[in-house]
Amino acid sequence: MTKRDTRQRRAIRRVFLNAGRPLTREEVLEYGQEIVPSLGVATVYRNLNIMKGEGWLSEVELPGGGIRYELADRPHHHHFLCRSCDQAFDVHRCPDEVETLAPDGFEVDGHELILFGRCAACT
Amino acid sequence: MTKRDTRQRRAIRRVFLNAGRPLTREEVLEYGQEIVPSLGVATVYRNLNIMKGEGWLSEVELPGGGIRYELADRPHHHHFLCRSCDQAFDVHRCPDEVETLAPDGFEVDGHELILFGRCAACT
DNA sequence: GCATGAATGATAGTATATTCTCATTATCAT
DNA sequence: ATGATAATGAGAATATACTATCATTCATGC
Repeated sequence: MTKRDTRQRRAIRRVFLNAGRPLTREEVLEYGQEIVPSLGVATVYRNLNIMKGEGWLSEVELPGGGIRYELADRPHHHHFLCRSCDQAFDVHRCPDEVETLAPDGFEVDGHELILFGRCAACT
Repeated sequence: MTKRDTRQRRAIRRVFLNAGRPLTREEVLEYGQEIVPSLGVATVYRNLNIMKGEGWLSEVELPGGGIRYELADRPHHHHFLCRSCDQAFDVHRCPDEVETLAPDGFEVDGHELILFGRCAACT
């Protein structure tokens, strides 16, 4: 036997599909427990690592805290970090000439843009 | 008596003035020990916190590791992170329309742009 | 429905980063 | 130069994040 489709695993997957934004491990635990109240930290850690290994989730590192996770299949996008509720959101528009901004002699192969402010709910 | 101008403190200040780029605590310790070999971690931690409190240094958080510190008086700029040597560099050019990219209802009051790639020395 | 063993969850254990302690050193006002 | 004491540095102590353990639960194939 290999991988089982447990209630906990389904709950964690559901949490990401519903959220549509990057989540901290704490948020995954909190929202997951709304579906499966007994959900424990170890299970969250285990499954986030498994899902990252499978390529279903990817890590996002934003200022002000630990790693967040998001669905890996999303097209190129950036993030908005709310200073009030500390939630991260996707920003789908992207300034395209950014990679020409580096000093001479620097080879750019990627970029990350983070906007800060107040989200729609906190305004 | 208040604040003393110690050899260690001068060394740490010198390190930042010479570097001209954001430094991790580890880098501060390493470069500081080239000036004052006996420099210890506790002193680095203490003085980084003091200098941040004085507003002389500010924190920068880039992906892939801990907090870095840089001189606080620098004008608006962004950062380049070398994937090879993991050093951070300043990028002084900035795409100016970025803050208009947020979704409707989101109030943007700041932004951070990080470029990834290989620095001039690692190319 | 039942047996198998993958997965869970409570908690112990581990790793690592940061701070604290305190004897010693060195700055600075005099 | 000297004394008062701020600052240092080695290592202990602490905090925190993450992983390992293991008895129990439950998803799956038959």
